[in-house]
Amino acid sequence: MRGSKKWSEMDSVRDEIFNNAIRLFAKKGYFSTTIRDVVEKAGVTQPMVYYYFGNKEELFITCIKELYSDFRHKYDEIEKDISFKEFVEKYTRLGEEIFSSNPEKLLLMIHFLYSPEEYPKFPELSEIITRPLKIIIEAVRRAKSRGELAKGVDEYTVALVLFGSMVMTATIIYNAEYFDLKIPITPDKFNKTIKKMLFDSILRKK
Amino acid sequence: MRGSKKWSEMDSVRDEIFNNAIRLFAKKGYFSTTIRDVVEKAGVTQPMVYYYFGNKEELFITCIKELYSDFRHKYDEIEKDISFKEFVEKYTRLGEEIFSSNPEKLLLMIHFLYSPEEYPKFPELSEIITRPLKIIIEAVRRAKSRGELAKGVDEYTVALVLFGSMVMTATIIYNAEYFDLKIPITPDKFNKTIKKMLFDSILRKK
Amino acid sequence: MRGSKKWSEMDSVRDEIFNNAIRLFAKKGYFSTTIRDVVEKAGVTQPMVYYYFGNKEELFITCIKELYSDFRHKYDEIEKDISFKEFVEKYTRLGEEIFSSNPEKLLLMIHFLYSPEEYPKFPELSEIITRPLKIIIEAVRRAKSRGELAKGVDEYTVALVLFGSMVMTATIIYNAEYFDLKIPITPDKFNKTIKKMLFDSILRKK
Amino acid sequence: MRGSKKWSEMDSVRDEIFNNAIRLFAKKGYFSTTIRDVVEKAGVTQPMVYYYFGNKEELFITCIKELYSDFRHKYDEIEKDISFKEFVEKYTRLGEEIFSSNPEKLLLMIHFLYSPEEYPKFPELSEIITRPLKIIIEAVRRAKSRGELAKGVDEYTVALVLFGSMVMTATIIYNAEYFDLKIPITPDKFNKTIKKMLFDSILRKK
DNA sequence: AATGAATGAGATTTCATTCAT
DNA sequence: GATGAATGAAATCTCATTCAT
Repeated sequence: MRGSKKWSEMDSVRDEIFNNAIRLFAKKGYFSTTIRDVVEKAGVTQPMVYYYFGNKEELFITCIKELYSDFRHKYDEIEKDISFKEFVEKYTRLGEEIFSSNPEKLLLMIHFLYSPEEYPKFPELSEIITRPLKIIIEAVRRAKSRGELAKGVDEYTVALVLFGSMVMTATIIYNAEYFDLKIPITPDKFNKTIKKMLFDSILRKK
Repeated sequence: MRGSKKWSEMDSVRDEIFNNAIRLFAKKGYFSTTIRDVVEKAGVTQPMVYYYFGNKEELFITCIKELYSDFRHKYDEIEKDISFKEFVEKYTRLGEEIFSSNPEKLLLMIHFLYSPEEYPKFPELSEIITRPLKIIIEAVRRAKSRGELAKGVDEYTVALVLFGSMVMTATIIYNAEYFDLKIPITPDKFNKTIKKMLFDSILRKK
Repeated sequence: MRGSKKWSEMDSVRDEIFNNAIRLFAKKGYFSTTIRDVVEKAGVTQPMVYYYFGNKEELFITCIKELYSDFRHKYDEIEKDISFKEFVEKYTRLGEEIFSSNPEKLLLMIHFLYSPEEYPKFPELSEIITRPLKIIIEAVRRAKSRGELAKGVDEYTVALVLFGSMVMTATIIYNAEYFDLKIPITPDKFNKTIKKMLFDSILRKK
Repeated sequence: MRGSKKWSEMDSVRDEIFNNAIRLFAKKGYFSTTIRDVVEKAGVTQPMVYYYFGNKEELFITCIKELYSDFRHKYDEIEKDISFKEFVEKYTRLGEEIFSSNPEKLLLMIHFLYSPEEYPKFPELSEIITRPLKIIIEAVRRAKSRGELAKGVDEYTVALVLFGSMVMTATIIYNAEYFDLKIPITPDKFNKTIKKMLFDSILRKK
């Protein structure tokens, strides 16, 4: 066995590159992250990036794609036949889970969403970015057809409110120390309030 | 006439640089925007950037600061003694105005907010970035103290919901074609719905 | 005035790059000539190549094109209404002139001709390479129609014989020391003999 | 059958490397041919090149030497006591044979001859490259001493004419499509004419 | 005999920045 | 104010080569 780490501690070279790339891309963006940054953090040599990923652009795309398929899988597991209340419950809990276990993963997706032109283009981009929004939109639609919602509720706005406020909250928490912010918010607290706000405003009063 | 420019043409070099820099920083981020990009779009020569702005970092900082003072001025004009309903009314209308007249200005601030580490740091940064949020937080606080809000409403979450959903909506609209999105949302429509949602959920029922 | 050279000795940076590039491309080929080779010989810095020529490929293409237009001009000056004898006279003298004044120029064209796939492709390639051959072919044709040639003479073969043997001779002389060759041939001697051979074999006996 | 290859498959790895190396060196030159190019075409792995040939330079040298011994053998079979007419007959037919059966072999030698500095140097180089020329020179000399030639014929020029025009013709035919040339020449046609030209011009009239 | 993984050195290219005029 | 020319430093990427198995 090479090196001094135990097997269980030893990430493969590819994984080491992959994970550090995500972290750096999430923090500094695609362009200001250099291959040298990545390999230094990963403790590997430069050509390894090219060996495993082809080039910088493909490294980035691979990161996004793998994260995406991971996310997608989790979001797709939310059942379709649950009530809107339950949906929001699960949706927000899922976001909270992903964020606390690995904020970088979430932040990279967000970063990408907010500055698409900074990044390499690839065909599946649109699908990846709009997926979480579409999931909410569909859930609102189903709720509507089941008569759960108040009249005149626009599914797109609801989606933007839920998604946008989650994303903003994650960002603010993630960058809290950077901004020297003293906003006493936690994912947990946020989730409680957003749920209350949503339910109060859009569910049909019985 | 020789040797003398009209007023409207004066400082055109500086302005060209400034405006195109904002546009490019907003679209591609700080790092992937090169001085060459800027001067090409602006139709001036490279040393002019250094003559007027010192260097790339200062160019960026100057852009942010000037935008900020512009924004600040407008947001500061919102009166303190109005009802929360009126505040939201004015706040959202202001956002809509800025976005439609010059989306890049707004987008640059947003972009910066989401990836602070990608950009140069400077002392006033934190203040600038968190200002719009703080304005909402204070408005909620005042509303609370005036007894306008339902019990248990958390001012931070409300701020994040309002701000986050505005930001997300602006981003989605701005990047609509890029994402090939068919979400039929307009700032106007969004504003109507977010206001209704907010008021239904957080204002005290009389 | 910068540096210590007198004006008349001072080649511009662009010329310095250009001339040394030709020399090196001619000697070592496109691929094994590095930009560093060029700039070291030229006594300039690397970015200057990109400033004046864009990139390595364009540097090469520019070299070929400029040489070509130079050659073309000279070859086009050969009159059309002269006898075949005179044509060969002028054609060979021209080759001799170019070769002795600047063998690299000729050799680069030859090098290119012999290994087209090693080089960047560009549209005018075909025209450039085949031009000198076509000039001979046309001259043979004109001679034929004027009844100067013996029956059954194939213009393509004549062109290949004249052109091929000139090219080979130039190459052998240019690489003489490299190959440690003791072939006592000079352009002058070669020209005399090739002319005699051609005239003896293809001109119509009176 | 397991573990045992048929004879025809034995050494296939070495052969694959060897043959594809020749093809690529002939087409793209030494420098722009990469080991990866070779192993990809050959369908083997990189270390195999080092196992069988040591390194790139030795791979190239081995290619040249093996080709050379092949050529040498064939050219050495041309008898010394035949007439010059017969010599040219056999010499040109041999060139035609080699070219049609495996043009790359011929082209690699030619390519090398034209740009020696692009290739690795090795002791036997000079001998190898100048061999075919020397064979003609000697033949002309023998013809002279047998009184077959007209007066004043220079053996070097004759060698250069025969060799140079053969080489040029082979090159033009090989690269015809690349150059988009419409020169209707074939090895066969060329051989007929070059022989006629040579004999008409340098053989002693009886 | 064969391979996947790894590497040091070096190639091309770009970028922010400055100098001389 | 303005410019063409120039530069040092660094980024991306490739290549021949080797190691461990």
